[in-house]
Amino acid sequence: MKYHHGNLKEELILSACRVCELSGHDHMSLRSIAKEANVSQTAPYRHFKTKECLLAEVSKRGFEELTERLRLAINNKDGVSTKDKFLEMGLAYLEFGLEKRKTYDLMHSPVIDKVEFPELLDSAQGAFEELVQILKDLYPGISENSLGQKCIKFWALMHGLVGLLDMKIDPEIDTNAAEAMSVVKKDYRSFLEESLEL
Amino acid sequence: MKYHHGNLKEELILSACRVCELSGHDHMSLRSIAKEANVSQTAPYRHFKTKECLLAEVSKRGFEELTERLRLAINNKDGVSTKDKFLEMGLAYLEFGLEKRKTYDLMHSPVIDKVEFPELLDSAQGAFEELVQILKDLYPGISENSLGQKCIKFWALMHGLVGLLDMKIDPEIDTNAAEAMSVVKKDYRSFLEESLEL
DNA sequence: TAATAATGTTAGCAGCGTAAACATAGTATA
DNA sequence: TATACTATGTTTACGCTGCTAACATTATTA
Repeated sequence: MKYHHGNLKEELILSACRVCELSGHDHMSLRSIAKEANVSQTAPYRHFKTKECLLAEVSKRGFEELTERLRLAINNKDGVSTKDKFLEMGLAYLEFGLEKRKTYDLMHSPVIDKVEFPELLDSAQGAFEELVQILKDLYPGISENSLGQKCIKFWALMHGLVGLLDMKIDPEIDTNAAEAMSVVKKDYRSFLEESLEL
Repeated sequence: MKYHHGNLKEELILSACRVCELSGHDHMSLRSIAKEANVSQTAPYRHFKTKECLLAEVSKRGFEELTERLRLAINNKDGVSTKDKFLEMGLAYLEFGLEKRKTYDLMHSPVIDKVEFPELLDSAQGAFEELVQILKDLYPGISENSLGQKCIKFWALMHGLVGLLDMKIDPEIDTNAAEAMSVVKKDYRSFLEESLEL
């Protein structure tokens, strides 16, 4: 076994991403991740000042994947209307949030103080810019004010939906909520279409 | 100092609520709470099987306060239109989420597995019922399907907004997001009115 | 080739959640 | 009223955690 690993930083990040999505960021210890990489417990400290720094990296990768997914939903879609592309973007957001639920949680968790991680803010902004762009296409000549309102409305609705859709509601306990949920789940698309007033 | 405290359980809960809102649930240790109550580190275990149980209690109180606030926003408001009462309820939700940000975070955090705490689900349902009721008043004779959709839309939008409004966005870094935010912050009410299609 | 920087290890600290064994106080029953 | 029982407290201890300091090895550069 060689003393120097060669690619430890990247391996730690990937391992952290895996553990995060598997068990959630609150069940993730630096020590166990180090062990997984066959490296001493304190080796990660050569690459990350604190645990929070590693978590920030995981979060950043999350935002990067989200941005990528949003982009994929609208790029190279000749012949598809702007409205439909926008809807696809909404679906892509929901899919990411539900498929990578625990990572999504970390990305929106207060355990990482985003102000301390500018690159994290950058990648979060990347996702937001995708939204701004498609909305500009959808409403050419829209005022900055209206654009802002539409952005927030979309983003808030998507973010709220991820939280709600993932809730395991017991129909025995809460009939109203459970029914409401199943209505939405049955057809995200028409729900989005109506809610976003398209 | 007497051996038996007399009201330890309640005091621990109140102390936990305080610490949670002050420092966030991830900076909250059973030991420090016990110390604050002038009691040994393991005394809480006579009243809570695990730390999660105490957190669940804090979360429950949060939902109870939220329900109370939603109720207060619409009760005893003779002469106020149903639409306006609904708007007031939206504002009350936002205010709670922003004023009790860290408690709100705990209430929606995955650290508490709600399935394991039925009373917690009950109190969360209580808040939801307030919404269902006012929407029924606002749209008499509405179908269950439409009611469900409107509930989800409102709830998701509010929940998403709390998250977004609390973000500290640096205008230097993200002009678009910062502008969008300030538009909404300037007048929640008109934003809600438009977004909820009232 | 020698100095220096980068990246690994070992040992150890204080704080954490939690369990076990024990102590004391309040309550119910004989 | 004496005694058993239960509720609620304390002490001690275990293994895990994030993190620091001191040291070892390898890679880089002057």
